[in-house]
Amino acid sequence: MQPANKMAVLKSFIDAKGLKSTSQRDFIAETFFKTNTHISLDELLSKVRKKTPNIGYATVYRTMKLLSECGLAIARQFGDGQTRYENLPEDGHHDHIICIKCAKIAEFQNPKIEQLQIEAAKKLGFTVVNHKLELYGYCPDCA
Amino acid sequence: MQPANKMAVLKSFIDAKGLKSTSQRDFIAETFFKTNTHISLDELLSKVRKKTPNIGYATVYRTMKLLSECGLAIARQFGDGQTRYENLPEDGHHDHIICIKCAKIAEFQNPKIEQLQIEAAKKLGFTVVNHKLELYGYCPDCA
DNA sequence: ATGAAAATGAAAGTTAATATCATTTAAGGA
DNA sequence: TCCTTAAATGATATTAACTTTCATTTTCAT
Repeated sequence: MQPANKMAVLKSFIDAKGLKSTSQRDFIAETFFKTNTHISLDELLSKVRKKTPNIGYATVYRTMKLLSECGLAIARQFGDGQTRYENLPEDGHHDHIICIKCAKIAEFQNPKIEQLQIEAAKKLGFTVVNHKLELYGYCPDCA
Repeated sequence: MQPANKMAVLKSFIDAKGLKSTSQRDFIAETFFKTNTHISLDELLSKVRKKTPNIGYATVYRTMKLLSECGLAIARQFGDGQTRYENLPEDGHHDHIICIKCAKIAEFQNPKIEQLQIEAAKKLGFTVVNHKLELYGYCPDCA
C-alpha cells in the first residue's frame, strides 16, 4: 500500500472512532510510513524531531499504538529488549532473516512456505490468519 | 532429548567453561527440563520455591541465561512483555500455532517447511542456524 | 464563538531485566 | 584434610523500556 493510502486508512479509522486529527500525529504517521526498516520508538522520535523538535516521546508512543491497532504497523520483538514497528510493505507480506552476528535483517517472500503453513494448521483444526517467520543465521558478510 | 541427557549436556558445558556445580542451579535446571510449557522466570521461580523456598530470582535468571547459552533453553517473546523459556522437546524441533482468541498453543513439525527456509535463505547468501515460526489463528474450539 | 472531548508534552510510575556486592560455597592443590 | 581462590548465591540497587497521569492546549461539532 502507498503511504498516501495509508494516511487515508488512518483518517477513516480516526473518524470511525470519533478521535481528532492533529498535526503531530499526522506527521509522525507520515514519517513512519516512509520508513522501510524496523524502527524503534526512540529512532522514530529522533527522526520526527529533526523537523519538529518539540514532539514528545509519549505522542510517538501513542501514535504507534494507534497504528498497531488499525493494522498499519506491526509491533515486533527481535530479541533485543526493544519493540520495533514494521511498516506494511507496499508489495505484501514478507518474512525475516536475521544475522546473529551483526544483527542485519533481510527480507524474503515465499508463497510455498505460506501454503504449507496453512496445510499444517488445517491438520490440527486451526485456521491461520497471520504468521511470523524468523530465520536466524549468518549473513554473507559474517559467514 | 531426555531430561537426564540434558543434565549431562549441562554438566559438560559447566566443566568446559570451568564453572562450578551447585545444588540450586541443578535443581532449577531439573525443574525446567521437566516442564513442557513456555515458562517465565517468575513462574519457574515459584515452581522451584515450592521445594526450595529460599532460592532467589537472580539465580533463576542466571541459570536460564546459562541454559540459553548452551542451547538447552530457547528464549522467546510472544508479545506480552515477558520473556518465556522453551524447553527443548524430546522429539526434536517444533513450531507453534497460537489461538488469537483463547491463547491456546499447539505445536507442529514440518520438515518440508524447514527445507524451504534453508533454500530461501541461501538465495540471500545467508546460512540458517535456527528459526522461529509462529502461526496465529483460531483453534477448533474458537473457529 | 463556545464548550465538551481528545491530544499533547513533561514528568512520574511501572515492570521486567540486569548489575552490584557482601557472603557463602565448590573444588583443585598443598 | 585444610587452604586458597574463583565462582555462585541472594538481597538489593540500577537500568531501560514501556505506560500512565495530569495540567494545559487544541480540535471540532454545534
